[in-house]
Amino acid sequence: MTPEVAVTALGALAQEHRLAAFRLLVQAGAQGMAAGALAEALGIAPSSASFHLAQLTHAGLIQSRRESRSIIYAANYGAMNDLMAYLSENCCQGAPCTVDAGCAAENAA
Amino acid sequence: MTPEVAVTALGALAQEHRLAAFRLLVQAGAQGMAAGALAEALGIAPSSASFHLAQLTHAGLIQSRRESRSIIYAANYGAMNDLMAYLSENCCQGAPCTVDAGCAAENAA
DNA sequence: CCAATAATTCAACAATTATGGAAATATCGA
DNA sequence: TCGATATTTCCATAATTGTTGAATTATTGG
Repeated sequence: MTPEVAVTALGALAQEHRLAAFRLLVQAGAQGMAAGALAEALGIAPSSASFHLAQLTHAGLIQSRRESRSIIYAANYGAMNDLMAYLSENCCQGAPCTVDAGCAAENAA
Repeated sequence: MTPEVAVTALGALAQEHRLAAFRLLVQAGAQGMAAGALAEALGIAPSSASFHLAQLTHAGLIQSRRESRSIIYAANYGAMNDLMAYLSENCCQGAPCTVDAGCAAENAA
């Protein structure tokens, strides 16, 4: 992952509504959520939701599919995984930035 | 960590020069780097560097100390660790977002 | 105390981002 | 086909962010 891509992904998550949307989509799993349901859950206008979902999509963090009249969004776990790996490699160098406590213990051994 | 804090941290890293600065500081370790050295390494004006370093400081990702005429910045690994943990818990739920491949294998067992 | 060095703060401006209403597009059921 | 539903695109506007030069603050050595 290039720094440019990382910046785009970080920027996509660096906004109240987008972070909340992404969290909802992670919880929703592969089933995903419709744009309208997301807008309502976030308490924002449909056009605003569309704007934010486009940003997340552009960053590769989510995907969409049409299902009848709805457009269903779903989290792209792979992209998030890549971002986490990038941050771990480039921003935690030589530091105990292991996420899993159990792993940290194992790594220390 | 609250979503607000996470958004602030993500936003602090979501900018070309700030992400680069943070990476440099992670590499520099506890010794840190002077503001001027960072500005030169990033190729930006001292006032711009000051602006970005203030953002990173406000987000808690870096710390500063005065050393004679210089102000030395250093990465705050704990804050980064907290951010990684937040993302792992809230944005990777049920997905294989483990950062360490060795850990992932261990976790699967 | 004064000149030099290092950094920040301030001010002005450019650029980007966020917002919601209105119009346009796509799909469905009758 | 038509009306209803779901969403996006467009537009105007507000708010935030990023940039730099100039002025200000802090520190040191002589």
